[in-house]
Amino acid sequence: MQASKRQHDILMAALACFNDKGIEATSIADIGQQAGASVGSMYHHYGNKEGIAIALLVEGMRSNAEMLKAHLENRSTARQAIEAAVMSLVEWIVTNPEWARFIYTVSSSRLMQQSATQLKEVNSHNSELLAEYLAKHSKQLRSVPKEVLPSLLLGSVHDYARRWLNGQVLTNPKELESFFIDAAWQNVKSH
Amino acid sequence: MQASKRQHDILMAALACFNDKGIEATSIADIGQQAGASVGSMYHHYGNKEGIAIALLVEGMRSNAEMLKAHLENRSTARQAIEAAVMSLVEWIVTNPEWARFIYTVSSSRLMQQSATQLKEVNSHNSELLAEYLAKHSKQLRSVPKEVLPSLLLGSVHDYARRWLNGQVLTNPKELESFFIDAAWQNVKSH
DNA sequence: AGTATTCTAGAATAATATTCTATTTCGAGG
DNA sequence: CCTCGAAATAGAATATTATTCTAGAATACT
Repeated sequence: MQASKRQHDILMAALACFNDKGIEATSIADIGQQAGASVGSMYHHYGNKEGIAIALLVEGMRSNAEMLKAHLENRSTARQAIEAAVMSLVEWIVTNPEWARFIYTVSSSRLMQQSATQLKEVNSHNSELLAEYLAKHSKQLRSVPKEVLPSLLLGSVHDYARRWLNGQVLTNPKELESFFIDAAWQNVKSH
Repeated sequence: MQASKRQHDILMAALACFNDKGIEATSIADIGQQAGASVGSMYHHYGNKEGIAIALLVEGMRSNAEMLKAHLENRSTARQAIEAAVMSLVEWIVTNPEWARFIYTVSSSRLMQQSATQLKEVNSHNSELLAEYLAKHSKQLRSVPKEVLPSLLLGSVHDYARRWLNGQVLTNPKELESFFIDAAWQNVKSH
């Protein structure tokens, strides 16, 4: 299922509108106008407004996961893997701020739970990627329940990123990267 | 401005609906039905659907801030203050899961930025509360930029809580509290 | 009580999501 | 090149839902 230009235009227009006015406040007509697409066309491709949001979410998470995978290549130590994970996330957020904001906005909402096997696949794939990687280095790492690991590693970054994307703080996350790496490492290394 | 029973009923009905079906998918009629209130009444009190959401957000954050303030009383050391902050947050989340879920869902969205002086007040008040408290113990603490501090302290908890509230993880945050306290302390103590 | 103000109800309206029908475009076989 | 079926598009018709409006009921104040 290769996305056509039209589909791509629709998604990008939706992303812009959602970020600009909020998901609820953007109408199908808004998106169509910005994308140069008709109502019929949008419904043909995505079923409804929620379908557009889901497609956007899936694409975004996929892009994010790809970047993580790339960053993890050739990292031999646990410390390196953790640096890579943090840096990859920060990098992705600062280069795709609109997408990041959208994902943060929507991933809490009902969308996640109900729908899209797609979504859950991408999602669990994404989080397992790092977990597997770290499992190899378990000796250098403190044992923590599997479920908290991602939060201890990346929770600070996510929290800061949300606030940054909302305009509550102004310093670019990239500048604070070393703090996040430090924190992640402190939280999982064996001591 | 003391909230009447009717107002309270409307907010609680809205909270239940929002959590159940998502904000966008719940109609004003849904809320009215569940609250036993008429359309006119809801609009009289809150102006529109967004107004209801904002009122809910303000209330929730206020409740959360109150709990934090209570927990911070009589804590003399920095370590104690941090324990209190984490425990207070966890406590609030597990006793108000619907409210927490709603706040997490909505606080990313456009609602936050645009509107409500109220909101910004409660919000900044809340985050300054802890910052001031910690400033007293600056010697025991590592110096970190003001803007990241909250993320280093509570980012893990927030991240985990979001996932828990979404059903992505099952272990009650309370059981993992010690991990969060550890992490928070590691991240801010001087070393 | 009398009057003003707040509150409530529900009908009327407006905005918007979704569906439907008709055309157009596109690709695979002949 | 032609034709046929499927996919894609447009825009009108419909349905749903937010919001506004009007009138009446409760409440508070003097």
